[in-house]
Amino acid sequence: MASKSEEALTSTVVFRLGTLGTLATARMTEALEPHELKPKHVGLLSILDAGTAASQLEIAQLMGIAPSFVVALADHLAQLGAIDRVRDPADRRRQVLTLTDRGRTLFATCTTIANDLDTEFVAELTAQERSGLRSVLRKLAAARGMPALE
Amino acid sequence: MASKSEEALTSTVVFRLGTLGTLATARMTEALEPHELKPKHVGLLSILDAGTAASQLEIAQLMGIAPSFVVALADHLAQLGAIDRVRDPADRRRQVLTLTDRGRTLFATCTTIANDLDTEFVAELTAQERSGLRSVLRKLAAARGMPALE
DNA sequence: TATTGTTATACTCTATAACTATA
DNA sequence: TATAGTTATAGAGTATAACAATA
Repeated sequence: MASKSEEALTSTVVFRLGTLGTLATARMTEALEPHELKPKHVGLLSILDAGTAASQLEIAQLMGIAPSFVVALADHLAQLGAIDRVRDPADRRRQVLTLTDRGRTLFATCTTIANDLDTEFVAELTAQERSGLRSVLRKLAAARGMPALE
Repeated sequence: MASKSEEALTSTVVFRLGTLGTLATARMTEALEPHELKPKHVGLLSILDAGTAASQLEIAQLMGIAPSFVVALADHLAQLGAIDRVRDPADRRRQVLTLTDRGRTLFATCTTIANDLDTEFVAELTAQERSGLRSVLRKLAAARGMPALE
């Protein structure tokens, strides 16, 4: 019989992604606070920036969250002046969300924040390990229908 | 001036770890449900298994959670018969938590569950990418004082 | 007086269900 | 009657604060 080697629990990818992900999100949450944003707002902004989805329902599906939660996220972003909500003329039930100039600026700020956090977060990795990690994470994200982007 | 290239927001490690981590935790949560465990219970079990900490306060610090939350997690694990709580004779304020046989069995089950999830989660990666990913994640975890273990 | 654990309480995040408007 | 979005409500997860026991 083939010896199927088992990883230690803490060495599994799902466990490590879980714990490191919690940490990463906590760091993001802190760093975003001055801008009155939470990580999920950034996720929504990134979808609008990528143009992957525009209606609230599509966004909910892409983000894996409830449509009612998208309402709350969009309410907040609209209040910050980061997005516009326009009824789709072809189907007036749909709200089409688009980034405003302010939203694009805010998104750029978030990008800088994330890059700054990254610098510290991956500090102990070699340049090779870093780019390898990014490419593997991109592959995993893409395999799960997450906007892979660049 | 040096041209500091910026990653797209969604390509940063902190962002990807956040989103993939949420997904990984959701999978773990589902898979653990039949065993009446949540991911945090597993985190606590893994610390006891590793012997990194035993008192509730040490555990709280290691896991980055509130001591009162450790109480709730330990209550549940004790109720399942997975751990023993013994007052430290040297300092009767401290509760020393130890795995029972039942706890070790349960932990082994969790290890299998995590490995099974991993198989699917990293399915689209090459063997090289997988081991590279595990080693890099271990490095990141170790740099943050998380029990790196094996 | 300081520390460990516990209890009581409250807050954040997010989902479900009921509802409105449009199709 | 079905669908997009909204509102009202509720639950899970977790922290803070007050407290008890021991040091």
